[in-house]
Amino acid sequence: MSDAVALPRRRLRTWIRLLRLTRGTENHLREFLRLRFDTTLPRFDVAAALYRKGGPMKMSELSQMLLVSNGNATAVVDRLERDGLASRVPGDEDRRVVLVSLTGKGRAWFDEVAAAHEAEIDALFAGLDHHELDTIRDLLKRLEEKKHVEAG
Amino acid sequence: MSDAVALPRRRLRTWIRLLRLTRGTENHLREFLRLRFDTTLPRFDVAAALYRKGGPMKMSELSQMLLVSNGNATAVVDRLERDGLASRVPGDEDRRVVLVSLTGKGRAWFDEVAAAHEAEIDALFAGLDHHELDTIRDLLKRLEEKKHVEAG
DNA sequence: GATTGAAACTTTAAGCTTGAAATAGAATCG
DNA sequence: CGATTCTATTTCAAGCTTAAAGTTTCAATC
Repeated sequence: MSDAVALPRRRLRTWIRLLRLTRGTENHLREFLRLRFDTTLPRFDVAAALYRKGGPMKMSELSQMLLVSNGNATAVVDRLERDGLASRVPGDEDRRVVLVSLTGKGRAWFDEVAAAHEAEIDALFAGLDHHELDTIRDLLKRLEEKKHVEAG
Repeated sequence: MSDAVALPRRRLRTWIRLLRLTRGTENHLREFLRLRFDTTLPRFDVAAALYRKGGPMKMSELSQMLLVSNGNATAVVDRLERDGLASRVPGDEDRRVVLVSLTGKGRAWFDEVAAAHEAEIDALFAGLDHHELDTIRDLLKRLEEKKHVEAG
């Protein structure tokens, strides 16, 4: 009597709305990065991962972190390298490994773009206060745990 | 005293986690559609929009619904048409318009794929019950409203 | 009823992304 | 040790995606 719509259908609808929010936000950020900094979202994402890491990072680590294919990581790093923002060094112990880092120029560039990026996100998500952020964090954690259970 | 991390930074972190959840789910669904049905996510998304519409749909309406560029809609519909799943008809009143529909084959195909797709989503989001779905819906609504305020 | 401007769609070039094949180095094991 | 197998990365072909330019049609104004 109580539930007008069954759970599976509600989960599907929620996924679709989540996807729309994410796409809309990505579209906004893509245009923002293009107009203000003449760059792209994938390059920013790779730079962010390298910056956060703080030092040399394996290509495989990078693609796992960003949830993209290894071939994709290669292509984006190629472009960052061409622009002088990142550099590759062969691994010391294991010579199959390639270690990527941001160059000095890359770090300076990211400092500037990231500040503007964070301000933009802050404006886009201004509707969420501390309490609501807590709520989302808990929901996301639950989903992650669920996945681990399934995988394990 | 109370807030260890400032709001802007927390909003950024939340966005990053949301993005990871979405990417992970999309990756899962992409592989699912490829292995089980030998198809792709964009084709499924376009078919879903056409199916939901129930009748002929303008190309522009389609791209706005999916939040993709008009050129992108053209390309994906091209492929669906080539596979006999969708068909184009020039608009009657306004002949600039192109109206897209699913073919009979397209509808039958979508019926099959969509059922499996919904079951997959249901499993992925099994961690969310009715109450949590309510919570997410409220949060998403708040973000939508915020955007409208900004735009207006 | 011609011109001008706007709208709907397609085309194009460049970049993004994937999955699979290719390359090269490391590790196992017989 | 040598063959096989595994791992890290790149390369490749195909498809996806965008922004911008091009086409065709409509609307409005003169």
